[in-house]
Amino acid sequence: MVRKSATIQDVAVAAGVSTATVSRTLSKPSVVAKATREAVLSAVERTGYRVNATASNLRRQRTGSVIALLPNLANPFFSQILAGMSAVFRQAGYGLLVADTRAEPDPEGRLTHYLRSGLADGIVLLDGTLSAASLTRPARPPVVLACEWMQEDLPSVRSDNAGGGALAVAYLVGMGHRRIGHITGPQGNCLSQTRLDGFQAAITAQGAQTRAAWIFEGDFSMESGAAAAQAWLGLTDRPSAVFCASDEMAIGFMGAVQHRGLRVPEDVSLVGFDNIEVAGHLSPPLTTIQQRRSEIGGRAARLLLDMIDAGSLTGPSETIGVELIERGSVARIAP
Amino acid sequence: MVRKSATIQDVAVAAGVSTATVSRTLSKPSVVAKATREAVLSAVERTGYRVNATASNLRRQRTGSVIALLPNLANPFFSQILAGMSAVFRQAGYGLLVADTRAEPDPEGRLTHYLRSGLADGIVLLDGTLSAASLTRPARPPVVLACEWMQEDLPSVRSDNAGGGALAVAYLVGMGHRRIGHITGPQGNCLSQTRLDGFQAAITAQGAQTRAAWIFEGDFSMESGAAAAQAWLGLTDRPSAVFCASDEMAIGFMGAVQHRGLRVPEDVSLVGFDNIEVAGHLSPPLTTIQQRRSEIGGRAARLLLDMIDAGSLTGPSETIGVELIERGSVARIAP
DNA sequence: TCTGAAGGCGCAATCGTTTACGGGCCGGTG
DNA sequence: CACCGGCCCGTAAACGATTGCGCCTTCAGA
Repeated sequence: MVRKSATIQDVAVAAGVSTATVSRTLSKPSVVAKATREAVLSAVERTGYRVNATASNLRRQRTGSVIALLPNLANPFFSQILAGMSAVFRQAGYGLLVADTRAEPDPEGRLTHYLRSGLADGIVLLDGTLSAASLTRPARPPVVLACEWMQEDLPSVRSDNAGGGALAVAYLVGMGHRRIGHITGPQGNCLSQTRLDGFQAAITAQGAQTRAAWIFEGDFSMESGAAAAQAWLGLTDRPSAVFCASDEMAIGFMGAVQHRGLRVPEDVSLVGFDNIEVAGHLSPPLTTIQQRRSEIGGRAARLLLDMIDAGSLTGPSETIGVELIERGSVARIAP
Repeated sequence: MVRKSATIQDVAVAAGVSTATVSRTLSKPSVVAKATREAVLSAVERTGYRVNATASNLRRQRTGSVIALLPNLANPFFSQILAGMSAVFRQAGYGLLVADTRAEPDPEGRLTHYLRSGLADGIVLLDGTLSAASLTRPARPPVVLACEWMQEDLPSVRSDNAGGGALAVAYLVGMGHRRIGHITGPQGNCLSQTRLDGFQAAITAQGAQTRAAWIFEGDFSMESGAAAAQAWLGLTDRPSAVFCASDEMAIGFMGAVQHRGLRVPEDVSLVGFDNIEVAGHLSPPLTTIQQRRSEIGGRAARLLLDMIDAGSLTGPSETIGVELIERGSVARIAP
C-alpha cells in the first residue's frame, strides 16, 4: 500500500503536542517555547511531514498563486519578463501560473474569467489591449500591468518608451543623420504610440526631419519589418536611417533589404528596440534600445506582492530606464 | 463591506435543495432530476456562484495544477513548448505552474522539492540533466520529459533527433557537399549525442567524409557558434558545409564568418536545427531542421494527463518527426 | 501568602466541497 | 395488498490546516 504523506496530526502525535502547536511552530516559531519547538521540528523531520498547501490555502482564504496573462507565451520578449517574475514569486511562496490569452478565442473573456475565478491571489497582465469591464468588479484580485498599460488607472511597470525613441533619434543625429524614418508598432497600441511620440518630439528637438511617407506602420513582427522594407525600397526619396519600434521589425527590414542586394548600414542605418538576444549576432550586429525585461518582471512581481499583502487594488506605477546599445547597424555620415 | 463570493451553501438555499445536490448538479448533471437541475442552475446564475477550487481540491485530494520545470524560462525554445502545453492543460481544467530550474542554485534540489511538495498533480520536465534520486520515491506524482530524456525509464516526448542529423547530411550531400563538419551541443547532453550519432551514421551511409577536427563542441548558444566559427576559420583544410545542432549556434557561426568578410553560403554552407522564428529572416535565410515544438508540448501534456487519470507512473514515449526547411544557407557545389 | 500578568499551549470551530450511505417515494409485479 | 427495485435527494463525515479563545503555570511584586 502507498503510505499517504504525514499530516499535521501525525506530527502532533509524534511530538506529543497539539496540532495547533505544530502549526504555530512552523509559521510563528517565536511564540512557542524552545524545548517544544525542538520537539516539533524533530517530529517533522522524523515523519517527513510537508504542509499541505491546499488545506492551508483553504483555511487562510487564499490560493497561494498568481497568474500571468500574456498574449503569446511563445514570444521570447514576454517569456523573459516571466523569467524575471518567476524567482520573485517563488521566494515569496507563490506559485506562478501562466495563461496565453491569444491562443484561444475571446481573450477578454479569459481575463474576465480569471478575475472572477478566484484561482489566483493576483494577476500580472502583459497584454494592454485587454480592457475587461470586469476590472471594475468590487471583489477582484489585484492586477498589475507589465510593459503595457491602459486607460484605467491600474498600476504598471514599463520601460521609458518615449525616452527610448528620443535616445534613438539623438544617436542617429549624432552620427550625422538628418532624414530619419520610423517603423511603428500596431496602431492603437500604447507602446507604439509612446515610442512614436518620443521619436517625433526628438526629431523636432534635434532639428532633424521626417515625413509621413517615412513612417511605416508595423505590428512588431519580422514580417511587418520586411513589408516596411518593401515600402522603403519603393521610395524615390529615402531616409538614410530608420528607427524600428522593435528588434524583430529591424531584423525583418534588414533581411529584406539585404536580400535585395543593399547593405546595412551603408545604404540604410537601423536602430531597433528591445535588445533581444539575437541582435548582437546579426551581420551587422544591431544597434538598439535595451529594455531591461527581467527587471520589469521582477518589479512587477514585487509590486503585486505588496498589493496582495496590503489588500490594495492600487499601487505606484514604475518606469524603468532604457539605454542605447551601440553596435554596427548605424553608419556615420557627413550631414 | 466587501461581499464575499457566494458559496455552495448560498446556492443550495436559493434553490431550495441541499449542498450535495448542488455539487452533483455541477459535476454529474445526469444523476439529478431535470427540474432540480434547472432550479440549481438558475440559482447558480442568480447568486453568481463559482466553485472554490481550493476547497474542491482539498476534498478531492488533488491540486488541480501541474508544474513545468524548465532550465531557462527566457529561452524561446522552451517557451514555445510551454505554449503548446498551456492550451491542453487549460482545457483539462489544470493550471500550469512554471519554474525555472537554473535561475537559482541547486537545480536538482528544486526537482526534489517539487516531487515531494505535493504542489502539483504532475510534472513536465524539460531538463534532462536533472537526475534526482527522488524520482524513485514511491509516492511521487507522475513525470514526463519533453525534448530531453534520461537513463531512468521515464516517459518522454521528443523529436527524432538522429533522423534530423541524417536529414541534414543527406541534403548537404544532395547539394554536392562531401566534406561536412558539425557543431555539437554540450557534451553529455542526450540531444547532442543523438544528433551527432545521426550525423555520423549518415556521413558513412552517404559516402561523405568528416573528421575529428571538423567536429566542434558547442553548447547550443550563439556564443559557442561564434567560437566554432573562429576554430573553423583557423583550419587550413576546411569542410565546405557545417551542420549545427541548433539554430542559435548557426546564427553565431554565420555572424562571425560574415564579420570576417566571408560569405554564406558561397564560402561555407550551413544547416541549423530547430527552425526558430528568426531563421527565415536572416541573410541568407537559414536552412534548418524543423522541430514541432508546439506539438511536443501538446503531446507531453496529454501524456501527463493520461498518467494522472490512470494513476500511473509510467507511460509510452513518443517521437515526433522532423523535416528539413530549405532556405538559402546551403550552396549547390560541384562535387 | 496572595494577586496579576504574561507566556505557552490545547480545544474546537472553521474554510467550502465532495461523496458514501441511507431513506423516501413511486410504480410495477406477485 | 405486500414487496421490491430504482430514482432522487438529504445528512453528515471527511479533506488538513489555521487561529480565536481561554486555561494553566510560573514568576515577580506587594
